[in-house]
Amino acid sequence: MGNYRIFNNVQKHITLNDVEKQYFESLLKVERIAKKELILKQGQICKKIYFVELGSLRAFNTNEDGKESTIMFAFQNWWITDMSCFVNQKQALLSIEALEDSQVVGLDGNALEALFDKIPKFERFFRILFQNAYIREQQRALHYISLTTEERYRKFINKYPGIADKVTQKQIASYLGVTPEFLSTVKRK
Amino acid sequence: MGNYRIFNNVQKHITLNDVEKQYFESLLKVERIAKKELILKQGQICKKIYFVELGSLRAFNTNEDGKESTIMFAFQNWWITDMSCFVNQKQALLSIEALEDSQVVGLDGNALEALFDKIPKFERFFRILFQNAYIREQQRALHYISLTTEERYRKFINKYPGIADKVTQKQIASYLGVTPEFLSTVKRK
DNA sequence: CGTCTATTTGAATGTACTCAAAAGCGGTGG
DNA sequence: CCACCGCTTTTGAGTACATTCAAATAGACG
Repeated sequence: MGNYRIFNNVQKHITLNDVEKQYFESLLKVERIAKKELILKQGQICKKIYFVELGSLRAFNTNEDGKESTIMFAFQNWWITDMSCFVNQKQALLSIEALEDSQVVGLDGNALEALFDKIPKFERFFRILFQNAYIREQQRALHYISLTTEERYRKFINKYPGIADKVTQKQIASYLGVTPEFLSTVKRK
Repeated sequence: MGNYRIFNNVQKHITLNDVEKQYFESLLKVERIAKKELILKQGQICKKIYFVELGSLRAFNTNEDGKESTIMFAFQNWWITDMSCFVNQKQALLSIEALEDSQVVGLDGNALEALFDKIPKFERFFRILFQNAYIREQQRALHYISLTTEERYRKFINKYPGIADKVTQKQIASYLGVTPEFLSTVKRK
């Protein structure tokens, strides 16, 4: 049985016996992604949900003018996908790229359905996962509508210490919703 | 057995037999809320998650300067609470008020735990509920960072037709994250 | 070492806020 | 039923925040 980080992640909320672990593992597909490689392209159908075993990824939308908006970063032990696309099998609004050489494990829709069917505890796991994701996103919405750019920047750096080493200023700006030029002057204070 | 809308809502995603329905109903507490009354006050501990049987509510944060930021509206058949507070039993960041005379059914934390324990299917129900909530909030974040105020206003009106009759311009402005004055000039076009 | 991209800086412009005042609207009490 | 009150909405002038465009500098990478 492989020694995946995803096991520890899952077992933060539910307990699996060896048989269950084995079955779960049989559904996982490991994928290696080189830096700058896309694991999902905007416009495609998103087939999988990913868990980051190693490295870091970024999900972003590109509009008609080519402007990128970063929706989320995902580091080790994070889950990432274009959830809307994955759930509803619509065209992806997001692209997902590796910020460095990375390794993820992926679950496709059928695998996830089978998992829910065979080990209903996983409903609980994902219930808690989505519950937390919802809380985070709602918090984020509150920040957008109530804080200044400077305050948002501080909170962001604070919430993800060391992130400034992994991602560019430009990417942080595109997550905060401002231009890189303006973020630069904000940092100058 | 009462004829609550919440049954139909739950049965959109899972199926309940009569015994299960009865048990579920036994956990529900009906509450009537007068217009402008608060069902949760910022700073308190949030005890319940609510389903709107009748009427409409609004969840909002008030900052040190007294500025209100509307996090969500909830109409008939919507679920609402301060999820962060409900889950982590921390002080509420949000207040929840009735926009008109309303009727909700509430589930407290113990009831919900008991429900998950007795009828695990509810894990699935809430998994789907939170999954959709997460998708919506992430979409909303994308709108904040990539769209103009005018575009956000259009999408909002479009997504919730008739909402302009139920809530004030000021409340919509506080949801979009702009001042009522500015929203007024945007509408003038 | 040279190229490409990110970051900084600045000037000019546009977007959004503050403050103030007037007009509109709804609810309440006489 | 009307008159008044309080709050919302509109409008405008002045200011602050944020963008665009351009150019210079700094870093990353082959």
